[in-house]
Amino acid sequence: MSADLPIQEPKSLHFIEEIVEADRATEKHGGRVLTRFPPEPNGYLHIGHAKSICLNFGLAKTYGGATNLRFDDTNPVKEDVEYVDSIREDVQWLGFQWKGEFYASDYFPFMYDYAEYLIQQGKAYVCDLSEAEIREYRGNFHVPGRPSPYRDRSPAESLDLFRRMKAGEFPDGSKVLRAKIDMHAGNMNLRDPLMYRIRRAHHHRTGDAWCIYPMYDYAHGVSDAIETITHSICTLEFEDHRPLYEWFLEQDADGKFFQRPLPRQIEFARLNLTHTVMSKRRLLQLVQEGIVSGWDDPRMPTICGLRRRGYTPEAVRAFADKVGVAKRDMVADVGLLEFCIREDLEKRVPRRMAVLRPLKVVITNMTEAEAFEVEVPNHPDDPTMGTRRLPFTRELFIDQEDFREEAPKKWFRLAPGAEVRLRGACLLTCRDVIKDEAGTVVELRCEWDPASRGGTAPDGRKVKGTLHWVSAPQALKAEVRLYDMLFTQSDPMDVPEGQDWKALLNPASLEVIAEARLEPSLAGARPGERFQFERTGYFAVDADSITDRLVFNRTVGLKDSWAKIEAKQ
RNA sequence: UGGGGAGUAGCCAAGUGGUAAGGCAGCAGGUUUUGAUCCUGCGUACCGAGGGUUCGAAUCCUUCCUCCCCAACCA
Repeated sequence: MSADLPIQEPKSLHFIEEIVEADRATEKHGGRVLTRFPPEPNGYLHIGHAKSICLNFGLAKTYGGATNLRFDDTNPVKEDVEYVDSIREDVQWLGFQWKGEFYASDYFPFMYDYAEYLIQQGKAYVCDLSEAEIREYRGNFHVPGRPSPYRDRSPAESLDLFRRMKAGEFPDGSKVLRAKIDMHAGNMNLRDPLMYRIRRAHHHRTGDAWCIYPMYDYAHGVSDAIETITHSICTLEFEDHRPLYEWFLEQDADGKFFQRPLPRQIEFARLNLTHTVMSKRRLLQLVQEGIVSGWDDPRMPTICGLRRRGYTPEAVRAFADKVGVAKRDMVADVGLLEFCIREDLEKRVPRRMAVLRPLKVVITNMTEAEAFEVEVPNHPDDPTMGTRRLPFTRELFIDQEDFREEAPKKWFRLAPGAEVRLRGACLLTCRDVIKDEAGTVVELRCEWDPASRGGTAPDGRKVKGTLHWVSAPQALKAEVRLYDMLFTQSDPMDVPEGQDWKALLNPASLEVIAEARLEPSLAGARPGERFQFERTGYFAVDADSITDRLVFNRTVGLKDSWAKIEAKQ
């Protein structure tokens, strides 16, 4: 054993892993692990879902199990096929492959049969109370519920009514099927919860075959049990639904319907992220009011938004891993997400030079005939990524941010009389500043040191600043979209009294640069390709790109310690 | 005057009676043809508060406080 092997600390298990390991140790489920990801097809997946996806699929992967994708489509008025494709695509993009693809609606016949069984056992009854009456009878936190007058209807009568509900004999909302549990329960979920409602709505899969639809609490556990899910993982708000989850399954006393042992529901804290919103309602509002360009706007915390922004699935998975799994309400810092994408892109993405806000530089002591090519590495620490050749001519562009007429303290960049290095090319000194009538700097007259080709001076003189640049004649023009946080405030829901949450939107969440200048090697970059623009950030080619007109999205900027230094001065 | 959860550094999060892991952020240095990366070092966390048990408690008991979820024919 070599002594310099890194000592791997065993990664501590989170509480769900501990449960799974304990179950495997006792051979519950024969050591089997089968999880499920159960989205309702009524919206796009976001980073919070990504955490759940990574948890469910990750658990299956580490314990040699599998995960089912199950669309929870029990409410036809809210769900649509439009979403199932996007959900599939997002899960796959994250790098996961499900075992079975199911729909809760696949189980409608089974659920119906089990419901009849529960009626026959005296565990469920048809209730004729109106919606308002049901609410009234249910009581509240301080007042116990009262039994529905239909609670003691005979099983035979309920059965007949339930069959006629299914047959479409009754109007929507006129009757429901209820579980007979406990109208005095402190847990409101147990006060004879609804199992079925009448709803004449076209279902995206079953069409008009049904006019009664099961409720979540009934359908979910039954679906899990049918699929012989071992661990049914959901978020904290379902904690007090767990007794109901268990109740429905345990009523199968003879074991005629479900395989044992039954699945176990486990709850964990959902992901929240600073500087963004995650609720479906809020996200929808951003889209509908045109605050963002769509569900895949790169500012959105949706999976498709992150993808378009240039995030990698590896980075999203690393993030999900780093935020952990626990039961405490949590808000992850968006900075951690940014750390994860930088960490991934830093090692895998080639470097390029791009000037976002061009400032023309003319090298006065160079003729056009003296133009040459430089060879620069595609990655400073990874020679296997190769090199590329760039033209260097007497007319260049550098970034406006890299020149100051009055250099502040510790300024390593260009200023009158100052010398900098042009990355991979040469050393350059600023001699003159040309301004327009308004006094804005429009051009720099500089001199290069012909002996410094490649970027090092033969006399060994030190030059601290290195700038990125592009040769003007060959430069490509491109649109660059600079994205930033959607909200200025860490918690956008913490709105001051009487103010609209939208007042907290970051007005600078998108800045479009219409004419950035890129090095010519970027010609032909394909949508989805990612690069680091040196000293600027990581960028991905957007699908809006057309021939001769590339569009780049800034995924995330590089860390900028100069900005910090200057802020402190 | 109900039920269910949770409280460990700015944000996450280990820890399961033996004297507080780790990551992000931050700070200070070093390396560097990206002020990037990389490397090094840095945190009296009085473990929500008070009592108690114990030789010893973040971990056990107890009282209290705070925060979150629940009264859709939503999921």
